[in-house]
Amino acid sequence: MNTQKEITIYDIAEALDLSPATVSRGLKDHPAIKKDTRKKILDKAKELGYQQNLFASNLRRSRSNTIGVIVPRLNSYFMSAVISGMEKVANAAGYNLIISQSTESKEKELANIKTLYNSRVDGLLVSLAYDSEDINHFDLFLNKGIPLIFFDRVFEHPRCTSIVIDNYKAGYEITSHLISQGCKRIAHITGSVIRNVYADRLKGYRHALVDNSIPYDESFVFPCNLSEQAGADVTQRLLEMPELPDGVFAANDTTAVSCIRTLKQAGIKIPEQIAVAGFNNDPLSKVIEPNLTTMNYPGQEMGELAAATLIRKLDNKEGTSLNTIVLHHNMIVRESSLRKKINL
Amino acid sequence: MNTQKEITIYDIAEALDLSPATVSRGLKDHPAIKKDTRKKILDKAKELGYQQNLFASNLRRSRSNTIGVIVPRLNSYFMSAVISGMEKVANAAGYNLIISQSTESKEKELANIKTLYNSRVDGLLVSLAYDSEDINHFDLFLNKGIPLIFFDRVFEHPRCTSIVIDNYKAGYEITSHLISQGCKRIAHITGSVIRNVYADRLKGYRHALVDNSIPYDESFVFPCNLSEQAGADVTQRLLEMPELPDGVFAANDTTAVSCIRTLKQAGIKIPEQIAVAGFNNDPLSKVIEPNLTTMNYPGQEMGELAAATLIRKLDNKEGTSLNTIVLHHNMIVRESSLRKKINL
DNA sequence: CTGAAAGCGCTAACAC
DNA sequence: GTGTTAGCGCTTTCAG
Repeated sequence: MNTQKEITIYDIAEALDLSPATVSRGLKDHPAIKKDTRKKILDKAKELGYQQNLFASNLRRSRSNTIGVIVPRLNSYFMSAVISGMEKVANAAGYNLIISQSTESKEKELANIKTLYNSRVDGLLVSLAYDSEDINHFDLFLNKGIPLIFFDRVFEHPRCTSIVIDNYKAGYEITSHLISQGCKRIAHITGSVIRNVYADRLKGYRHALVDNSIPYDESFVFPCNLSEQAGADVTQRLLEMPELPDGVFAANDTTAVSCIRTLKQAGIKIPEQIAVAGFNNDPLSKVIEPNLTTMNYPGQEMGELAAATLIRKLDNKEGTSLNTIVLHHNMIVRESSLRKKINL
Repeated sequence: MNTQKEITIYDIAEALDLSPATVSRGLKDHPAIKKDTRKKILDKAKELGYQQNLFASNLRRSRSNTIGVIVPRLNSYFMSAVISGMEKVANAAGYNLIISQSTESKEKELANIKTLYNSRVDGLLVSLAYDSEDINHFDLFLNKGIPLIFFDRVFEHPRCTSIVIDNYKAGYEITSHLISQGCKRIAHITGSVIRNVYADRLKGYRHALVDNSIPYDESFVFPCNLSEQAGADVTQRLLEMPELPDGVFAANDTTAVSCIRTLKQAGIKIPEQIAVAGFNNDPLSKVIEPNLTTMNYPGQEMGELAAATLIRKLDNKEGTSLNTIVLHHNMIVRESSLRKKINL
């Protein structure tokens, strides 16, 4: 099948009676090439249907123009927005993206790291798996000084930039909001507190309680895997509590929505009996009834920024200066938590 | 930064007093290598921290072990499920995925094609952009005999395999269902009828009407870009019709959900006044009230199958035999279309 | 079963 | 401004 012969810079050189070196330079806007020569080269290249062989180029330059991405899971709205943002920026800058999923497991994460290392990616964009307590498995990259940028689920490391929102503040705000709506017994559905995102939201929740003279009670905190099913299960446990909570702050919208549905089935009035707030501003949040109060969280932007930051590093446009970039967030108050009816 | 020296097969060869050729063979289970020698090679490789240089290998073999993926948009639930499936299969088979988005534009699609061609992907997995009426822009690949597989939004071509569901049948079924619920004036919200998926669903809709002695009326068909906004806009036009329709079949869940919300705001009872059905089984469909009748459509499976089919072709495990693979689909009837209350 | 050697296509000193 | 040349690291005939 592979019939048509590959055109190389040698073919162009020969056709134009030039050296391959000149052709190579002409093809990439090298300053020391006559305008006129370059035009000839470009024209001939197009005429012959020349396509650069990136392997040869990469081999020679030991650089791949490829960025590796490792995410826990691909199939969430948030993550696809992130990837979409990355792709946009990377593509515009002439980089390719190689994407892999850790499926929330540290082992798979390590396997992904190895594959991406073999692919000689120029840099790595990572959101950590559920159970990665440290980042020793990234040593392969760190030891070689290959830039590593964490986003969302990050890990503090002197050599890595992190891109996050202020999860502490966001957790604090959303809990304070529930309190302002009269909630006093607020349950918190969370993920693995190994992960910064959940640990910080939990801390925000806790401090908001304390600052409002509500004692923090660990039995109101429900760690789970944040799936739809887990949301339903946790809610079932809430319903079995001797005294019902009057508010729920869930660390993502999936569980918040699942919680609302379960509560409704049990005949609980929302927000009157239990006010509910989520996190992520997933499209689901506008569809569930009552509409879900949630934290808006710019996925696309986070992806764009992560890619742009990495590319800037790769192009050496900056040193190892910045270490943490914090994106803005904003609470979206909707009916699920609004007891004191103001205007919507 | 890039300090640590790269270990190559030469280093291993030297350390073991072997030739690079033998090391190369040992590393990839070549049959003509003594078990014992291979073990020594593998051990030494591990000891030295050897990592294959894929560029050199790819350059030499003119093969990349990389699959290119072009999708209209990354940020939908369906598409991320597809990608997730592809990644799983590709990764297991030792392939990488390079993913790019056409953002529904033929021009960007062409740019993606060129990039992926330069990256020397071994094959291509494509779901076509909104406005690609032909696939001449894929000639680069077709002429070279590089396998090209379409999924979901496909184009009939003798050299390409397509992976689809039976959109005609699905459209027929869902329309018939609406009719069985007593609908007689059914509007259809659709996308660009250039695309097989929408054209086929439309044809199914049409034939279902005719087969039930309901005349097909073009003014009941509303092409749009299937966004949330478009769903609301179309619904507004429905509401302005001199006589309201009594059923809506939307070609995706996003518009169906948006339609329901708009109708509810206008005080229309669903399904009593207007029954609504969507397409995709998006997570939204279970959350909207009333729950949305929709067509289940296996994204993850489609992705897995597309990748598996391509890889089988690449490994030459089969000729150019199969041309179209049709995946099963199944209608999920929920309250949004259920007038004759049976059991749910 | 192993080795020698050529070359995949490109880039970047270094020359002129 | 342009040319010469030496590899980047690997695979694969061909020989033995």
